Amino acid sequence: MSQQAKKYLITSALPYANGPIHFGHLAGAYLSADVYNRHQRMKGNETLFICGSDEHGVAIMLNAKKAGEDYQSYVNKWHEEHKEVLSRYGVEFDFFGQTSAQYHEEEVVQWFHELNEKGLIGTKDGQQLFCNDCENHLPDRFVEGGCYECGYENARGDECPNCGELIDSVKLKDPVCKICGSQNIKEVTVTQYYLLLSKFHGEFRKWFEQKKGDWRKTVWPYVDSLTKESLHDRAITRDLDWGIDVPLPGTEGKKLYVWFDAPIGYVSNTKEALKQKGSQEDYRKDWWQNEDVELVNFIGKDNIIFHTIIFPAMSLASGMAKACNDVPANQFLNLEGKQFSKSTGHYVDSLGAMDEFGQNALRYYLLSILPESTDSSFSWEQFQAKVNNELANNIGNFLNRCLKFTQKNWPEGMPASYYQGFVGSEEATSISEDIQKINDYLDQKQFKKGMEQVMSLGQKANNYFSDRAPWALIKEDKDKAGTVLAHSALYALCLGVALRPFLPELSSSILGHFEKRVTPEAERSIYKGELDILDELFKDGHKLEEKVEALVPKITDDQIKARLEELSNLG
RNA sequence: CGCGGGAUGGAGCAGUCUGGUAGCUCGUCGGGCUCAUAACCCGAAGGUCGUAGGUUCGAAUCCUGCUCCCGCAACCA
Repeated sequence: MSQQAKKYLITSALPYANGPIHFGHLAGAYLSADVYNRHQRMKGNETLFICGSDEHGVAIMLNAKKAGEDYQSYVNKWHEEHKEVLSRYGVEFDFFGQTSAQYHEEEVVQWFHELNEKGLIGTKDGQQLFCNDCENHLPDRFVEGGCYECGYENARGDECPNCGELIDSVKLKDPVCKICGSQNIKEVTVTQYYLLLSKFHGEFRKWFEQKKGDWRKTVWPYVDSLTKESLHDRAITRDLDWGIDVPLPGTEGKKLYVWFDAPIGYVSNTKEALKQKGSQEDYRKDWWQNEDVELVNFIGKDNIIFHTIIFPAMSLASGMAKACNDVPANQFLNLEGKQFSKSTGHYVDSLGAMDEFGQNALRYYLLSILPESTDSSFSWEQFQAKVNNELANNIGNFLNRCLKFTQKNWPEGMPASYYQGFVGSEEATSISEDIQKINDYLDQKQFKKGMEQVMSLGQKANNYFSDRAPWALIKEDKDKAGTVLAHSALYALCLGVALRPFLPELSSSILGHFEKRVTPEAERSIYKGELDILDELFKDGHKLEEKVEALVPKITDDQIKARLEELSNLG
């Protein structure tokens, strides 16, 4: 009990309510956050794990229209699906909210006023294209036209794919509206509100420079190079009819830009989470403004700017929240070497995969290929190999061989004496050291290494069993063989506890064999590597449950073949 | 010359900050065992670290040029 319980506020990137969550998203921002959250809880720390749907923005408006649905039903539909996918992958949020909710708007409006009062919001005029036919203001990405540099005909509004020129969309030749295809487009002068980050540069750097060496190398140098000289003011309003109204008089038709309101969703969802729990805590004073809280935002590499520059600056400048402690951004996960793409069919339905393979297999493989420092790739063949050889053969089979051997030879249960002598043994010491290593890796947010360390625990368990050869020993000395089996069972128990944050289902299955014996308190001790408690737990021996089933079913060649064919047919 | 990250045995990755003859998992090959989900244990083969130079007694690790991939690039999210 050397360490005092600490508070952790953990967030995962808000999934955009405009499409399915695939393996890339899961590996990018959700699974590692979930492991981290479970880890901190096991250590006895207090955590809040917050997420929710991000439901504003032009892309959602367009797709809702395309689907013939009103905006709210459209985002609600995706919200429900995201909730289901994440829950079935075992990502256990304290709260999963929506940015279209009233409680969110109230929070965002407060932030806007606060920033405005501090002089960090101002207006600027700019030129923008407007489509007379569909009556939309056209952001750069929603216009195409001729490149004024190279003459290429299908230049995008932000960049010419032919010559690479960064395009100023109002200068495009013969612009076409990408929303309705019309060429009836005019240029209009629009006034937008800006977040005057340039005023905040000094303060920002003072905060940011402390993070050097602490943040991942894919994050800090990038942000450093972007913010060394200055911060850019950002437009935070748009002329749209979906979003949060700009809370100032004379701004009819203007909404807050989705990226202004989205990160505040972490805060508003915390507020709602505490309210629904009936907590006495104040979401600001006890969490978001509490410097003793460790705030960690899990995201993918495409979101770095918003989480490391804009939102921290908004938080610090307004005083509404503390800035993040860490942003462990992951790289991208591809599928068989190519990016996931729903439209081309190079894609795997997350729920369908879960139906077929289950949480243990999918979480295990996805965690073992987390793109922590470089892009990585989901491969069906490797999925099969890793799950069968590492999960099923190494861990699953270890449990199986212990259980079956025990049941066959000690159907009445094992006496307490068999369990003694484990605490303090060479094996127990080694397990304890491994558990410490796993803890260290997780504290450092090195999830892949943590997972590998757990696996090596499984291999050591098999080594222990093979070296003692209880199947031979039992012919000469049944008590000695029994001791080996009892100690193997304790090995399994420790393994089950160590797996807890990674594979909660498998962990529960393993610990289920020791039901009632392993209290939550006992589990927490073991999780810290304090194994002395095992003597107490087994002081009156133990009898196994009747039924022993394979914990981890194998994945067949046919299943993999079908999956690969599905990809090559569509892709 | 926009910015950042990546390129390591058949596959997937670690090692690069703090330079000293390359490590892990899977796969492959050989042997052992038989309690177990044809599982488990032991051993072996296989790479000179994208490419061209430079610094150094010595570089995957530091520096420079180049190639390819990914992300970002200030009104997509």
